[in-house]
Amino acid sequence: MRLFWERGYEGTSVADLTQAMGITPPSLYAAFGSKEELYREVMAAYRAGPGLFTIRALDEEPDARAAIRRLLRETAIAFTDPWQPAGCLISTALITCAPEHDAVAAETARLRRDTIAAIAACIRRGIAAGRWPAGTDAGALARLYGAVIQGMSIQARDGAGREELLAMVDQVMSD
Amino acid sequence: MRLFWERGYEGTSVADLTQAMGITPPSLYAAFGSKEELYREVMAAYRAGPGLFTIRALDEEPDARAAIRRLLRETAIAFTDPWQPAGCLISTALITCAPEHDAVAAETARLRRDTIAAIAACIRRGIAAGRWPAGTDAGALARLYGAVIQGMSIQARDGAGREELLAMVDQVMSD
DNA sequence: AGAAATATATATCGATCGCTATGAAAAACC
DNA sequence: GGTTTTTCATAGCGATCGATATATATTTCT
Repeated sequence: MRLFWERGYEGTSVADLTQAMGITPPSLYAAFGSKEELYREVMAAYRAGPGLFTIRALDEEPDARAAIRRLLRETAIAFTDPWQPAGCLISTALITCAPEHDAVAAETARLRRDTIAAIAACIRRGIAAGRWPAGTDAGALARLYGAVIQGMSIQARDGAGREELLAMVDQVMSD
Repeated sequence: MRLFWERGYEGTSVADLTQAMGITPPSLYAAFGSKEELYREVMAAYRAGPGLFTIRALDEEPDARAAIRRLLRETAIAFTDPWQPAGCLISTALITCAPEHDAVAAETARLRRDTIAAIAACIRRGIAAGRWPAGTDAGALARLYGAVIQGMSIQARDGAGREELLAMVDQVMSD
């Protein structure tokens, strides 16, 4: 996971993976089938581990508006965690790639769309509770918050610090 | 340019490039030196061509707030232009890569930071003109608009349409 | 203990990677 | 017109890509 996170799918070779795991290629293929299948398992493990805070923020917070604020703030903190690679394994993965990786790229894109859909559902909940004005475009607002998360992933990788990302979140949550 | 734009740096091979150009590898290397140097020239050509609207929006518009609005709206339109690859050649390029490409990745990251710095300069101009409240955090606001651009590049590649991106822009420019 | 099953390493597969040495064809110059 | 220079394609460089066939240990079970 660390290697794919740090170097991306195309930037990580099977030799890198086997060396980091301390195993040989036949063991990797016996356990995971292929590099692509391993990557899919890594994405699932990321969602269940380092990326779990996303779903938790949206689901656990009773107030929808507080859920969005918590989501964005925890994202800023997670993406600049010095104990992890910068940014997000999924948000900024496989955006452009060779045609032979289109299938796994489509899967990654689907996970990004799912996250935006989950944000939209949270916002619709908030609209129903009067936390946003009736008539608010939940889909468009969800896309905006999704873009902030994706932008934070890029900027964290480009060297932005935690306080800078948190200040950005304050700007979009100021209203 | 089209190939790098569509498939990214690591996803485009020299064989892809020579075939698309209708030349042979020695000609490419005589003209550009290496794949990496060609990529740098492509980034410069992109900034002077398809990406020129960015600088123009920030420089030509007298009112700073109108400049930002124009920048984001034209970005949404450009990133969903059916005559071009979706998204931005630079915004979402080389965010993760193999260590041997760190140098060109750093150059790409620098261009992204430069764009955010240009947005910040525009906002500071707007603050001085009273278009934003005094005490506005220009850097943080510029990061936010930069994140919206980067997020639009990702979402455009993930299949988002022009109207969806424009609706997102309306959300962030609503205040 | 001995046999069957599992697991791991060695060595490599064909294909492709970025890149270039060599030689032939075309253009420019005297 | 003949010579020099430039241009470009054929062919292939060593290295690495993702993925395996074969063979050797190591368990597991009776």
